[in-house]
This record gives sequence, C-alpha cells and structure tokens, in this order.
Amino acid sequence: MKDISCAEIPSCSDHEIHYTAIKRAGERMPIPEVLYDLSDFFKIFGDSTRLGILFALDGAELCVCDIASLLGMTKSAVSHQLKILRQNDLVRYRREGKNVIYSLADDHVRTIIEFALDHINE
Amino acid sequence: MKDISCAEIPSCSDHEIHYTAIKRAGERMPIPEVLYDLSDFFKIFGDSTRLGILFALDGAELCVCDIASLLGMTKSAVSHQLKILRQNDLVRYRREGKNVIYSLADDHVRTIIEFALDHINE
DNA sequence: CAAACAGTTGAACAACCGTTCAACCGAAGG
DNA sequence: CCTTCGGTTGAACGGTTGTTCAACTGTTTG
Repeated sequence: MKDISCAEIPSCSDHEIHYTAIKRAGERMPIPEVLYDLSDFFKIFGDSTRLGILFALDGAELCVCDIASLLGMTKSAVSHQLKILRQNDLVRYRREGKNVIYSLADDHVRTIIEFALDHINE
Repeated sequence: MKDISCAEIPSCSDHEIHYTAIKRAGERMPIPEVLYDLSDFFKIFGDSTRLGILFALDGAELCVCDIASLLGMTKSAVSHQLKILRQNDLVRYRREGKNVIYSLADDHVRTIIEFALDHINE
C-alpha cells in the first residue's frame, strides 16, 4: 500500500465507463492511516496462540503458567504473546505473590471474539 | 499452538487454588481446529492492501486496473491479493470483454468491515 | 542469603508473507 | 495473424513474525 494523492488517478483505456465507479469507490475509501490501524487490529487476532489466550481468559483469570499448560506451550512463548496483547490493551494484569494474573481488559474483546465465532459459521 | 489432550494438565505448584480457574477456562476453550480457522479468518483482514481492496469494492464494482489505480499499486500485486480474497469467498468476479470485474461476495463482508471500523474508535 | 519458582526479555532461527519482476494467457481490434 | 491491453501466475527477494533458548528479574520460602 503506497500513499498516493487522489488528485489524478490513471486507469484503464476507457475512462468514461469506469470513471463514475472509481469516483464512488474513491469517496468511500478511508485514508491510508485508518487502513493501517484496522489491519493492525485484525493482525492481533490473526494468530491461534493469541486467540487461545483470549479464549482461555474469557473463562477465568489465569496466571502465565496456567495459560501455558492449557495451550501446551512454554511460559516464554505465552509471555511473548501476552506482551503483544498487553501493548494493545486487550488484557489486564496484576501481580499476586509469585504469580502474575491475567484477565481480559473489557467486554469489548469478548464481543469481537463472539462476533467472529458467529460469522465463521456463515 | 501445540495440539494436546486435555486429560492431564500440569500447572503451577498450588493446584488447589488454580484448579477451578483452569477447569472453567478449559471448558470454554474451542478445539484447536476452530482456533486455526478463526485466526485464518482474521489473517485475511490483517493486511492493509486487502482491506483497501474490500473498501474499494464496497463502493462499486471495479476491474483490477481500477483497483490498482485507487490503491497506487501494480496490477500484479493487486491480483495476488484478489486471489486470496477469491479463495476465501470474499469477492466475486466475472469477465467483461478484456476486463475482469470484481465485487464483494455478500453483505457479510460489509458487516465485518463496518463492525471493525466501529470498534476501532472505542 | 541461598534456593526455588513465576515470569520477562533479547537474540537467533525458521517459517511465513507481500511485493516485484518477467513470462505468460485471453480477448479485442487493426 | 499479429499486436495491444487487461489480467494471472510462479519464482525470487526482503521484511515480518512466532518460537526457542538462555540469561535475567522478582518474590517467596527454607
């Protein structure tokens, strides 16, 4: 995706035919920045490990060790993914003795997951 | 994500405390296959070029050349992404003379995009 | 204070992904 | 038929991404 000014849009040979279509499509196009934000948003959910973590936390608060057990992964791998979820405000965490307890940030996340689940069984 | 049987789940030292949490989380966990399908679904939307194409087609039917112009990309790059969208039944296409006209497969796609747009301005 | 446990971090590696490039196919028009 | 235009395809490349490994922090416990 290259950032271009929409002033002059070169197109196919027969300009007259496609002109209205291109104009209409161009008007509804979000600015590149929105497109990037949106794709970044989807990228977070585009990994089965991160989804697994989110589903696990949808059921209960869990420490890293528990999540790792549930998913059959190392604590390190889980921690790396938790960092990404943390940075995007999808999970909350607090220390409790030796453990760090993670939970979903808000119901917002639940809505998204359940929305996707519904729409995958179209 | 490793596929593990949930028969025996080893966990942190203090089993009694986390046991109920793990059990509850484990029950709500989808099987790995669903997790993979779901993440594959999100991956498609996790690219700004593909999102750009979908937004463009949300405005009007367009040929490859027009889409390429709108996004400021080569026809080749667009075609590669259109293939992915095609394979996942997100776009329809038909030949019209020398052009191949693409359009959104159904309103399903529109719903997803608009849903995400709403939720990015939380 | 030392050992043990829970978790984090950074570097390294492999796998994956998107764009480019060049070659190709298909339809239209001279 | 040959050329041109629109579009597709496969290989190659460069960048990104997820996991592993080892080293490290922090907390509890003996």
